[in-house]
Amino acid sequence: MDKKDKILEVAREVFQKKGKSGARMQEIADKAGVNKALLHYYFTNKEGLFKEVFTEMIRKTLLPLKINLLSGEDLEVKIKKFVAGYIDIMKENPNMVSFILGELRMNKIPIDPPEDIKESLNVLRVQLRDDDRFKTIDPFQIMSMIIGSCIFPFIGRPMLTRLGLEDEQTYEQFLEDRKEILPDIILDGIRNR
Amino acid sequence: MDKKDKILEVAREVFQKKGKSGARMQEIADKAGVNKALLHYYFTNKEGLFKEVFTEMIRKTLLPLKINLLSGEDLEVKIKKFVAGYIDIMKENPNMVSFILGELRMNKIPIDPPEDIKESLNVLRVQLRDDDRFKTIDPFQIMSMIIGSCIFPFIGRPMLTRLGLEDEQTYEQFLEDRKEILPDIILDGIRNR
DNA sequence: GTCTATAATGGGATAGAC
DNA sequence: GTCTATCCCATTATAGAC
Repeated sequence: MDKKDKILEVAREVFQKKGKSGARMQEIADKAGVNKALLHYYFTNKEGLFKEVFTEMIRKTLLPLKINLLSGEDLEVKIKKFVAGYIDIMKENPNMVSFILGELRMNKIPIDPPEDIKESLNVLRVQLRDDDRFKTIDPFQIMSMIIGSCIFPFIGRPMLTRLGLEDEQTYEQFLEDRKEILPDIILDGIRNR
Repeated sequence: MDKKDKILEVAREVFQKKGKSGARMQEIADKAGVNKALLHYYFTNKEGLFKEVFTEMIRKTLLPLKINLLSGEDLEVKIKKFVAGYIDIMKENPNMVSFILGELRMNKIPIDPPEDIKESLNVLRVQLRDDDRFKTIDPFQIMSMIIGSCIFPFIGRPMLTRLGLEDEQTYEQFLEDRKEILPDIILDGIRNR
């Protein structure tokens, strides 16, 4: 593999684990099997390396939000697909969300206003209003519920572990179950009766 | 105010905003209006100061989980109270949860096994099983849903802001609404029909 | 207890050879 | 492009006066 890519790969991992200020250029260099100076050659400085990694991650986290939510698909199908898809994405990178949200809290990082996500919230609003199988509810509330519930098993894993979801096996099963249970509860929760 | 307490108060704030490795002893000293050396006098080193702040926060965040959830109160009442109470706690310290979860991810911090929270999960399990108004569902799934949904407006605030919940007023209203909407959806979601 | 002054070092950055 | 060697500043930590 290209050394530049190797550096990026390792940087992703180290930044995620230690945070921007906790990460060490030396550690990244070592784990990538290159010299520290090479990081500066490619990315100028720590800030540059961080930005590269970070924006890439934002893309990875927000993209699925867009593609799924922009569709005009039936609400039930949409939510089911979204939950399953989002959980799968995070399984690949369990620390990503915690990392992103943490850095957004610590540094004022400007990210481009996600116009299409705004749009998808509108689609959702209309769907909730017009589909009389469901109650008319603020889409922000629903979104926060869905996303919050999807990410908690990852950002709160240390907690869950201590509370009993200890072995990998059980945890994995928990996530798979969640893909079904979560949409079921939420959909039943907003259904008119 | 006692200088030691003042240091702790400021440290809490700075650690929360910048994270453990991003925080600067100098900044804490300045904002507390004392000399840097005094921090070492009281807390030996940065690690010591951090630990003091951190464990205090864990106590603050987990305590309400205990008192609310340990009660054998009716499920509906319990969940309503919990949501309202938890949101209120976090309003006082909006960055606390993000901070705690972030540090737990970055450093392997040993926190004492929360036996009583485990116990409360068991109470919940029994309640769900025996109360035939509700479906029998894994309490981990429900807990993760409730907590995830409660904390998302805080840890994900940068996102929500960009998506439209911009001014303080709207955000505040969103939180107040949430105290009602969240329990309603969740309870309806797990109700037998 | 609280400060001033200073030591010690970690860690980001760069010059320059190859 | 990649490395060695070195610089230098920011930051933690301590010695010692008051």
